[in-house]
Amino acid sequence: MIGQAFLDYLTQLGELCEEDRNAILKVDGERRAFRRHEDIAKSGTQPSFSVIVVTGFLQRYVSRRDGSRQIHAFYLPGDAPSLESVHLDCLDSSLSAAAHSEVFLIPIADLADLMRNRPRVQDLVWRSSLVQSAQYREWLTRNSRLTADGAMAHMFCEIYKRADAAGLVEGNSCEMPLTQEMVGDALGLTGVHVNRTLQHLRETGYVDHHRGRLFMHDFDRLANFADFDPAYLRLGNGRRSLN
Amino acid sequence: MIGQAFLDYLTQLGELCEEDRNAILKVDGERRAFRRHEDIAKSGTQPSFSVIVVTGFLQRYVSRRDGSRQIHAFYLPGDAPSLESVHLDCLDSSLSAAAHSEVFLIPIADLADLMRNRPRVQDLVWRSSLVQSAQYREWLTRNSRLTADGAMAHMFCEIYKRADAAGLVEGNSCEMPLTQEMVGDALGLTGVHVNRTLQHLRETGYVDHHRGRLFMHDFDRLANFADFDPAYLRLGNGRRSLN
DNA sequence: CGGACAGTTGAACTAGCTCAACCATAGTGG
DNA sequence: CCACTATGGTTGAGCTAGTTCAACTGTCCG
Repeated sequence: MIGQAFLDYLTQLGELCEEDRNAILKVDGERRAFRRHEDIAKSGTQPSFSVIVVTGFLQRYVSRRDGSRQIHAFYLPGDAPSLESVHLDCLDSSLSAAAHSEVFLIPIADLADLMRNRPRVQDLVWRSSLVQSAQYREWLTRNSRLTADGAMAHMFCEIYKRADAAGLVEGNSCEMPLTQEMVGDALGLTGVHVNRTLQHLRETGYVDHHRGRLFMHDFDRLANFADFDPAYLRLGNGRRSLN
Repeated sequence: MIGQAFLDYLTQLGELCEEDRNAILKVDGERRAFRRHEDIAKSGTQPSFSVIVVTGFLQRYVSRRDGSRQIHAFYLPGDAPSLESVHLDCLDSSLSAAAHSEVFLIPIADLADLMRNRPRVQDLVWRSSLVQSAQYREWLTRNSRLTADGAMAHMFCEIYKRADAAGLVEGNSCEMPLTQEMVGDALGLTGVHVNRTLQHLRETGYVDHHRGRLFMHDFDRLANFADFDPAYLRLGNGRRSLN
């Protein structure tokens, strides 16, 4: 169950041989539910497990002294947000449930063993953290260069594309259980301004978001409006073939 | 020469055994100079070498369709900006010389061999890309949440701290050969506004920047003003001890 | 001496913020 | 079943940080 989820995640990053797959399938851990706003791993602590999202929606964020928050990333079912903690002594951001979520927890030590014994697995885990890096860069340009409606459209495009790749789109909509406040925390905007900007996007007819769902009516036009190019998500599995 | 530079870089990320060190010292490559604004690796291409900065100042950036630029990172002498390209088929950002710079170029294939034969080296290279990731996150919050003077102060603190750790500070100043326009490209601000903001910071007496140098008159107060905490730079070599 | 480039200044403009109120919905306890 | 409360969405009005555009200055370099 847990091994399968991990295998699915790694498979979309690159090929694996029979032995690798078998070793991955043996990975086990705990299944746990987290309530909305509950922390899964706290900033400043050293996590003892790695995470795979089963259902729900996670977020990585920091809280600033003045009370403001910055969300750095969202994680959908199937994502493995904290594989890289194998290598760091403590987190500088927190991982929490943006909505009620179920996750698999894999002991870090097991993961470290697996990566030591199966170098190919380590390669793919590394690659996943490079993809995450590219997403941070994209968020940096998005929040720094785009105007509110552009940035919001860009974020909608990203979430929709990722949900689609994970098979989570039904019809033309997907889960996006975020409040307008949380959208603001990701985009660097005020809740109030998110509200007005969303109304503006609604008027175009390209997208909508209500009751925790994202409705995509015209992806192409929205993507064009937001200058969104999905290449950075590396969903097409574009990687370097070395060996 | 080149091997030594690479060894120095890796050593600040973690310990290495005798054999690792010897293998690293054997690494060789080419020394090359790049003029201001010259690209070292272009977005969209697959690089065939990795880079170590010898002198000068590099930047990673993207150019947007509307002509605006976003700088994602700066690299000082001693830094190794593009080790991670071993794992990606093409770059989604460009690396260029912000000022006249000299760099070592190491063939990617050699680097891949080294990492395959010496897993500990791979660990440290991976760790370096995780530190880079943390810097992207910090830039994201900085550009999204701080006001212009705070963001600029934060950036000055980062550059000064890193220069200091690399032994590049003389007296109370270090090289920072950027135009105000380029500072704006990093912070998401207009050149004009950078100018006015810099004047404001000058008035506090904490910092100054002119003729390509950064003068730090009161780091503590500036850091406090910018809410700057150097932990994310991991200069103190804080890492997870697994093995 | 002239040209290019970086820094500086001013004035008008606008995107996004702040604050404060109000509305809609869903869950809770009586 | 309904009042009560909490939470999230919506609206308005005034404000401010940062932009835009255009001019001007200083400095370096050929």
